[in-house]
Amino acid sequence: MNIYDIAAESNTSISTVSRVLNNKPNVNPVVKKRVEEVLKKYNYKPSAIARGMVSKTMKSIAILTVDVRVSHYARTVYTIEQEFSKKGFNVFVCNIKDSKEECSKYIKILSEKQVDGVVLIGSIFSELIDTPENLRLIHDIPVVIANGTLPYPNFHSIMVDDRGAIRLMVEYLQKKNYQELFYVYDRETPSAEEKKKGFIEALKLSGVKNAEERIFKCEYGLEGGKAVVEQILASGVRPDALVFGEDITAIGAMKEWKRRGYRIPEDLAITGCNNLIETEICEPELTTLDNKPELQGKLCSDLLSEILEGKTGYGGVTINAELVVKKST
Amino acid sequence: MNIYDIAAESNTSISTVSRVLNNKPNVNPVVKKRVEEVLKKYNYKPSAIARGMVSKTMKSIAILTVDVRVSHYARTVYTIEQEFSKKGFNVFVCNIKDSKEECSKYIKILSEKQVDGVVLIGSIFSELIDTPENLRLIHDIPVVIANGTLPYPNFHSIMVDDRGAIRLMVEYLQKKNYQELFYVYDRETPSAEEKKKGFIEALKLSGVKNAEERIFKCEYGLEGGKAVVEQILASGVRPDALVFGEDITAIGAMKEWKRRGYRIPEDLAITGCNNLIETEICEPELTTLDNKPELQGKLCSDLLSEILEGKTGYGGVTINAELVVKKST
DNA sequence: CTGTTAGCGCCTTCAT
DNA sequence: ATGAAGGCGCTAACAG
Repeated sequence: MNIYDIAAESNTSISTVSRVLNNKPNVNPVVKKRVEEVLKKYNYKPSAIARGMVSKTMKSIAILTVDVRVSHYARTVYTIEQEFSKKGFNVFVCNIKDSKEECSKYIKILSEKQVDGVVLIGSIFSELIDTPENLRLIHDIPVVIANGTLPYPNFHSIMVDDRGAIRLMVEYLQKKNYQELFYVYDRETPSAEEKKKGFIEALKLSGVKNAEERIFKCEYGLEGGKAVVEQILASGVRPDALVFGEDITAIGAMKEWKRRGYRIPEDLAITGCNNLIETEICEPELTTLDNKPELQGKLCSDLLSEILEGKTGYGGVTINAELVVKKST
Repeated sequence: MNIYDIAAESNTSISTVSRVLNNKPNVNPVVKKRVEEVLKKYNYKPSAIARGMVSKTMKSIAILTVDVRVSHYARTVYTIEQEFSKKGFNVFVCNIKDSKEECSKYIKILSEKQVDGVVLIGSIFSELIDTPENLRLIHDIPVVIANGTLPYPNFHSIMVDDRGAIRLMVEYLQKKNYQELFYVYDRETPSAEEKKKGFIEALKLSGVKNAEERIFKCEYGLEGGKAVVEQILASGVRPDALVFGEDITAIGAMKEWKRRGYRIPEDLAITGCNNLIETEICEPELTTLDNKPELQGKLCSDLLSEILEGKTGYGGVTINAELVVKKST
């Protein structure tokens, strides 16, 4: 059932049908009504593909994320999807998993599908997507990166001040009189790198000399956090506060310290980052940083929307994380 | 840059260009090479929309879920997306949030975009989607429901035996000699209803008479779980085991019981459902049921794929949850 | 092996 | 207010 069939059945032309379909003016009310009845009778539904052929858009965008199962990515994805849904867009969600090949595969197919825009969630994408081939394929599609930057005309960013966030945390701990601060990171993303820098900066600012040495690396996750405890103890240092780059890893470590008889925060303070629900479940509840994934999503949506609407002069926004003090410090 | 431009530039016809584009036989290697060079030179990229116009498919599917931020939905979504990505499909993710209007809005636009298939994640969808209008719009699109059924020819199901899951839990608790079992539910979805039935059935089977009265209702979430404790105590009953329909709610309740001085599991056993990571973080770790969201996703993908490939005779599969005993029982 | 032609379903001038 | 005709970019059938 296409527009021709409807036109025939209504004794009119496809132009007129098209007009009533799109609520355009200059159509006789009587004819309009007749057409609408036929439309209903045959349960006509316009083909978005055919429309897309003419309009050059399917009203869809794509979100590329590392893994939507990660809570804060899911929260950002959710917000963006809801925002664009309001505007009549649908959202492709793509899980890239750190792989450059996957990323290129998706970019190719999405560019052929002519998505109206792309949102990259996760600082890692500033590395994953930066190949000549990818850039050529999407040079005419606006891209918004959440927490990353790339110097191409169609790329725009919403930044999160990860460095400042950790600095905030360090300053808070120092104010509470913790002296022996150490940092534990797991991932190697640009964002994680920024956090590490923030830690070092903050220590240096307060006169600590060997800041770069006060850093441990472990695997991501509960198990990674548990494992790093042994590593810390073996190294001989005696921290009174551990700053983690991720909540989950911090929680893993906390469990292990407790298992070994340490009291948190009396013997050792621990802090995380992301303000996951898990930080309210562990005991003691984890002091953490809220980097506002929903706000990230909202700002990414707004930015991309403005670009799509042809607006100009949107400036870079930076999100500042918020310190959330709970019971582990 | 379209296929005509490429043909002109390569001194051949669009048919030949189309042939090399699609790796079809019967094209002179010399010509093929020439065309490929032009393709590369102009960085040609075929229009999936135009192709879709002919083939009637954009190679995309849609997942409708209540809220992708909910961990087990995210896990199912992830699996489906990865499976379909392998086959060259892209996946629209739609957050419906319990709203019939939202659901209809999405169904309309997705049907116009001619998605190849739809996956409904969450038992609530057997209610949300069941309107004449929706059914008319997608009567020609295969639908797979995760954990729900609907008696329409294009609807297919992957079921989870929620009832059996809770029965399993009750039997386990009884075997451990818990006597005073009570059930706490929060949601009112068909799935939650099944769980409740499972609880009642199991109790009746073991000779408990007033099974239907051993049930409490609360709000979803940590706070809901905390709040129900007061309610239980006020009611005068004295449970020695509480079976919850959701992990998060169980964890909230556990925190509150502990706050009031109860020891878990010595004074009271508590169990959840979903095997979230949170069940490993709370203390004591929560005994729960694993209803295998990834497996759900895989089976939904397989089923939908088979339908799309025109296979027939796929039978209904049912997933049995697995008891995961931890420390709270 | 190659090229011509006719759609796919819709929107959009441009006449009338 | 209405209709005819062209075009969006591609595939497929058919003829050479």
